[in-house]
Amino acid sequence: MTDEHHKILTLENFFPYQLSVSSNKISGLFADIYQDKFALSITQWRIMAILGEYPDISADDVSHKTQIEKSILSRAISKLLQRKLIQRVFCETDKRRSMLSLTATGIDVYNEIIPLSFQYEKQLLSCFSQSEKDQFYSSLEKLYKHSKALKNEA
Amino acid sequence: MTDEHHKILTLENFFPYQLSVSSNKISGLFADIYQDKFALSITQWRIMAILGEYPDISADDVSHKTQIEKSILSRAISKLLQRKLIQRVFCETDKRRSMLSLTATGIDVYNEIIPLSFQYEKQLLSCFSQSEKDQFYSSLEKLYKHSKALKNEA
DNA sequence: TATTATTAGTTGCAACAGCAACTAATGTCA
DNA sequence: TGACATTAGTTGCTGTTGCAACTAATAATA
Repeated sequence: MTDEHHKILTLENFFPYQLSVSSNKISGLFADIYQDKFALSITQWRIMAILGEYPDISADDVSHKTQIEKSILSRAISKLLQRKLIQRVFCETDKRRSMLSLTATGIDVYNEIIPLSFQYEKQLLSCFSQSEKDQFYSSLEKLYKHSKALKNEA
Repeated sequence: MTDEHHKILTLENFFPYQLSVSSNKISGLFADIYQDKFALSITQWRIMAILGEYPDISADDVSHKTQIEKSILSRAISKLLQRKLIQRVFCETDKRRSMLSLTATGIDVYNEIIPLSFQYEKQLLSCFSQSEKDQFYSSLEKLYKHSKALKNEA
């Protein structure tokens, strides 16, 4: 038996822990902003962001693009429909499918949130130099792909 | 009004989104491992990791060290007590306070999880070179401190 | 010492997450 | 065409999260 087995794990230095704590802190920051200013959850905001980017896509497409589980998506969409921030038109050719898009009100809200989101993102990243930022983005992407591969093989 | 206000937000390139998706994917990876092999949630495992590192600290100290909210902590501790993986001794001098520590069984489990955790961490980070890893760690720490500061001033 | 404040930990509650089972529509293929 | 499979979306259910209110113990202060 090697010393390896008697090592103590210093939680603060454990990479998945660090990443998760940092990410949760940042998510909380943005969640508060969206909640306080627009009464939107992060999930709801993500749906709106996707619909701003790709109008007239289906719930299923949103699910694929955002990795949001379909039941969660379904309930979030209901709320956005209730608040008339998005609208739904069922497909004529395929009645299961529906096309989602932002309403006029939804677009107004969207246009208000976008610059605010960019502003907070910028503020968040202001602790990085340009090269540090580029490096972080590229590492994060690499890490994501790698972890996805690990998940698939497990 | 500048063009800035009409920009579309590309969700995939939005930093907090990227970070959260990657982090959640990785958390899920580790959650599955701890769940499948030891029937422990990440929260429960974190508590055990902290108690392995700092024996005989109170629930409140665990809360400070791990950023786990105290009600969540309380419930996770109950379960660990039930399974006799940790033990609790109430302080004589201050009867509110208690000292938590791993039981013999808890230590056995701990000793089994530690090398496994290191192994999976290593595997996860194997997509990085040493310098890339160092850079990522340092950027992540910087980002965490910065976001903590932003959270406090908000 | 009596009153009030603070602290450690628990519990109530409402919202959310996510799996699995379901409905309804469409596709496939013998 | 008919049986079976697949797909889009919803809902049931069970467990988790996290705020707020609570209990009990201790500290602080008048």
